[in-house]
Amino acid sequence: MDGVNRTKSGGPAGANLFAVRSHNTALVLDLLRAAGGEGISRLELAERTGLTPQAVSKITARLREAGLAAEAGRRASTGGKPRTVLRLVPEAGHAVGVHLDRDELRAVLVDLDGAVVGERRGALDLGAGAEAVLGVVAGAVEGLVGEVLEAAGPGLGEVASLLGVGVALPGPLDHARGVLHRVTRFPEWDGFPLRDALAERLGVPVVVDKDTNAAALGLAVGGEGGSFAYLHLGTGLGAGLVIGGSVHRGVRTGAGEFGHQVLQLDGPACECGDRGCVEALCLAAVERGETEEAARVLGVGAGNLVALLDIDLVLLGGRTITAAPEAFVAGVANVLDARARREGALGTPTPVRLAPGGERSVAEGAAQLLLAPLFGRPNT
Amino acid sequence: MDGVNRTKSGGPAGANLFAVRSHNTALVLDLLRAAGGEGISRLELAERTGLTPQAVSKITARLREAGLAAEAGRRASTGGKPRTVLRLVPEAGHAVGVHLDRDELRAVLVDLDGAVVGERRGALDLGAGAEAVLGVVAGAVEGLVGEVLEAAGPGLGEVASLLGVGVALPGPLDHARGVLHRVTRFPEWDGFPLRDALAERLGVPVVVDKDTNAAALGLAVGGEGGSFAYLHLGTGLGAGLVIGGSVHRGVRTGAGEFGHQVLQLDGPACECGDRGCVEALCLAAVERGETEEAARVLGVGAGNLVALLDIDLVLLGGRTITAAPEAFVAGVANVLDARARREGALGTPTPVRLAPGGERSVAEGAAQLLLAPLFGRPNT
DNA sequence: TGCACTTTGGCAACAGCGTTGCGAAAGTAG
DNA sequence: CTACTTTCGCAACGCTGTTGCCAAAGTGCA
Repeated sequence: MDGVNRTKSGGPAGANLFAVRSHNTALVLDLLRAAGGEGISRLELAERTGLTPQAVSKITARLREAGLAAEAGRRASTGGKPRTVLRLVPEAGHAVGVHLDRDELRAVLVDLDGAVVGERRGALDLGAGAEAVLGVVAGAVEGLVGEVLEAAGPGLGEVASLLGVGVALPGPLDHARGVLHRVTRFPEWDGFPLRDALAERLGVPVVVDKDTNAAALGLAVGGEGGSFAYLHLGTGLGAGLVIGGSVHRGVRTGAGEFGHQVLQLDGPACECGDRGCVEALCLAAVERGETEEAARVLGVGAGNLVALLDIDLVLLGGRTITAAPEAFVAGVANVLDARARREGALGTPTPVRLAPGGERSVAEGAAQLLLAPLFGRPNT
Repeated sequence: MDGVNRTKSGGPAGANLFAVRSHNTALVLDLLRAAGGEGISRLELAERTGLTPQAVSKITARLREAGLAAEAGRRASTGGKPRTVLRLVPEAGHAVGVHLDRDELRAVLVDLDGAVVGERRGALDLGAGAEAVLGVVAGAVEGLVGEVLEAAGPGLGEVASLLGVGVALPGPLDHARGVLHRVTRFPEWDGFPLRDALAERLGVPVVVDKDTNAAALGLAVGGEGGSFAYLHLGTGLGAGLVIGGSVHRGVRTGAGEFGHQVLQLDGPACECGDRGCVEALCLAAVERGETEEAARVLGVGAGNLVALLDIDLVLLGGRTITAAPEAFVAGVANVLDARARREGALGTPTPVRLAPGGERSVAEGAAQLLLAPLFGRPNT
């Protein structure tokens, strides 16, 4: 029920037949994507969606006609006609994901399956100003798309299968309008309309989001459970929240400000101006070489979050984590287990795991900003 | 898109025409309810839903035939035929809301508009055991319904307009299964299937929920914004979270455990077994008579929550708050304002207000557990 | 008073969604 | 080879919101 019949006030929208078709098509596409290379049969799709087999047949027929799905062999018979297996056609759609960090740019080209089919890396100076950075980003994207999809020159709008470009970067920003607010330590970016500027330059849709949100989206699409928190501990500490399968951004895209959660009333000063923030406490412990204490502090912060939202899973990532993954996972799990024990009957401890995926995961998640809406996970 | 085509696995469900009708009908009903006594015209409904005027006409015709809506005068003409005003027929449906507290029972009978049309209060001893309490609750409900709706004897299933009974009580519980987990200080309730036991006894649907969630639902239906937190400070400290118009309960109905958020690492012991919980700090300050400090502590906890979820509004309630409302509102607002100032450009401070509604608000919210689904706000 | 115009809202025909009834296709089992 | 099972598409159908059209009910001006 999304993407149609938008009301003027942005309120809840009425549903019509077009909405039904969009909804069900996205549902089927998402199941096809989740099935991956193995594929999935029509009857299985019917069971998982609650639709009748005939409805699934009609929907998949449309998808095949559009080139988004194809038959891929058949399963073993169970005493009758064997089921025909359907799979997504990955090369029917592509998206670019760009990860802008303080000193580095990474761009990936992914197909509908989310598989990376091209990558570029380069140095970057966020302090060089908007125009310069814009040029570097546009160049990287055009180069990447031209190389892999054999697009001729500029004007990426010509490349039919290219859905758009997702850009992920640190710091607060307005996801809905695509405007940067305050890139850490670079005040000259304040208020820059990155989305519109880049979209005009490239001629394709652009979506921007916080790096932690992009990473969380990538994990959600990648199959992680319904509600989880991704905690990223690198040069700073942030979080991406996924509630019920979709990224929670809040009204002003400010959600996920995990690092400046106060954990020690009137504690040591943090660079944000407050005192006793979990980021300050945690990073100070890391600096002192006390990994165990850092993990414990992170665990207490995570415990507060888990108790408040009752989420299913905590995933840890970021450079500082990957430097001592076992210690952090164990330390955080300890705190959560203790909390669960105290709660008695309710006490199934929330599992803690290392976030899968390597250094490219933010860029891949950024690409999902364009792909995910196809599969019924709108960006709102 | 709710209430139909449930999949076996509980996964996302496909949409059919029945789902479309349910969705749109609920949307229209909700707008009629929100319009209150003033009513709303068909064309306004069409604008707000994004549906065509003709679709709204058909939907409202069905509602009028079912007795849920009626015409109520007309607006002034703007140069043509004047608009006919429609309104909800409040007496077409009723629900009972029961608030069980440690030592008191309060039951209200409300109509579709949420207006209280009957009330009962009585002493209660939660420690008297399940059977005894069940009898008191059942008696109160039957008495209340019999008195106001003139139902003859037991068997409330006969009362056509009675949608069911909502029960709100403190302590952790499983909302989905209607089972209590651990009512504070009364271990004998552990695992008691309150919902099913009461539903069988009364012969009408029963829904149970935490008291803070019921209060938050009441506020959400009562017109408070899209995403807010209701913080309740009484004998304990808890929260009800509303995200995007619906109550967030989490998978195990554990969300809203605000009180045992750790705010002071290795701080004073809390009765929960942890150290430095905001509840312990806040209540200790209250006990010392330091209202200002209690408000500041509460504000820091609220600040953590606001930053994490980027919500629109914080509402305060509960006996301790109402004892010094201005001090608490101002104290919490101070902390949130300071945080907003530090964030610079993003800095629109999250408003803090006293939760409207009096001592009956939990009971009224409990009744909304039955009414809200009619208006497209399913209980997850 | 009468006529033109605007606006509301119902009737009827329609397009398109998933559903149902049914039969062809494609296997297994004996 | 026959009987049976299972998959899956065609055709008819019911129901949704949509569109085209017109009656109803006002205002405004001559």
